[in-house]
Amino acid sequence: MAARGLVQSMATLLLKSVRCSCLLRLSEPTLLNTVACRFLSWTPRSIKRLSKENIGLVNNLVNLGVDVQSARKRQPGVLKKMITHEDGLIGFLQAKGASKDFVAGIISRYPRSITRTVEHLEKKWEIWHGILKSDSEILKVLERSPEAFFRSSNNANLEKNVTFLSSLGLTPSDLARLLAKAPRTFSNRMELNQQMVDYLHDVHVSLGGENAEEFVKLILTQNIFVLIQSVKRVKANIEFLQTSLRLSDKELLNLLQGIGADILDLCHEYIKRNFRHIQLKLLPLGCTDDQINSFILRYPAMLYLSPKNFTNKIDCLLKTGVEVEQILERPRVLDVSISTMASRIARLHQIGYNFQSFGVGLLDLSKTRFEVKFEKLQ
DNA sequence: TATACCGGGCTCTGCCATCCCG
DNA sequence: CGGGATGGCAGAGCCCGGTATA
Repeated sequence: MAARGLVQSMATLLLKSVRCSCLLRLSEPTLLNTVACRFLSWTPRSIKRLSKENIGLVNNLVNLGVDVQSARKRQPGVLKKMITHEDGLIGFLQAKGASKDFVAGIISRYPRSITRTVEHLEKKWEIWHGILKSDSEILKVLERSPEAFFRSSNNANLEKNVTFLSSLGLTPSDLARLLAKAPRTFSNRMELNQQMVDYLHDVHVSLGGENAEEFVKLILTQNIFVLIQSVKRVKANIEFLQTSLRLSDKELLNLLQGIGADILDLCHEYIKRNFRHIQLKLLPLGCTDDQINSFILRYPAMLYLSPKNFTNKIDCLLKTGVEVEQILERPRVLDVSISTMASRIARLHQIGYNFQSFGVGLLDLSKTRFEVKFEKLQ
């Protein structure tokens, strides 16, 4: 990588001297080609590609501390552009409190950011600021997800999204949460967001609900990632929940506007796989289909657990002497991390706690409640 | 007073595919 | 044909405490 940068620098130096002295009549690409062939045995193809890059731009980026290699890998076309605005971008973001390294990182991760004009950035920032209120919060999002901020050049669409989401009854703080945690929502085309809203609306109506607006708002606030999923995925998940758990329309509706919303954004294959895995794990332990279904229904977030994690937790409990029935009765015990579960079990063992007689209720208490309880038991 | 029940708070990107336009 | 804009995908949990209830 350093070698390539070196070649580029050397080529630039040579070009400068060529321009000054006019001793050579080589074209820039040819000269670069020559330099590259001399110092590194590159293929003609890579030289051809490189020769199309804007050397001045590439050098500028190198000087700015941008990881050009990764930028090239991500969006090679940007490096070939004749007009870019990296200096404007730097000035703009630094004025907002970003460091030089921060901006270099942004460009390395999302090169197209340098194609945005300062006017565009100002407008977009203004709209974001209308939702997030402080520059530092916006910078935090940018750092996490440069793409979400820079991918679209369509500020009008961004404004349409704000209007649209507000019209659904989402409050300013709902919007702030959405923008902070699921910024892609706002770079989606408004029509795409509308499609999801329409779909959720239809689901509610077809399940016999009577307040679709409220339902949509509930889902979108309960699970802020729904709008960055495809309708296909959400639909598949909703249908899967109904058929696999054998729910009536009303039961499904209740599930969706409650704890079920949490898992709507899961990769569909993942839900299916985990569901099968839960059955595979519990059936041999003597559980019936109905028991398993109601177990999942009472704590659908278990579908979120990887098969390995699920198995580990169940095995950990069984090894401790807990009966399967005790687990079925208290699905929320799977809520605790495996490490918390194991360390609590160990501590309780030390003081002679009998899980079979007293149950697993202690395992999923909050930390403070657990400590209080533990003190008393001691 | 202890436990059960329940809802809420945190929390999502970076890559690839496809379409469309100049 | 290349590149910008956009859509879609895989991947993966834990903790807390208010309030009802026994």
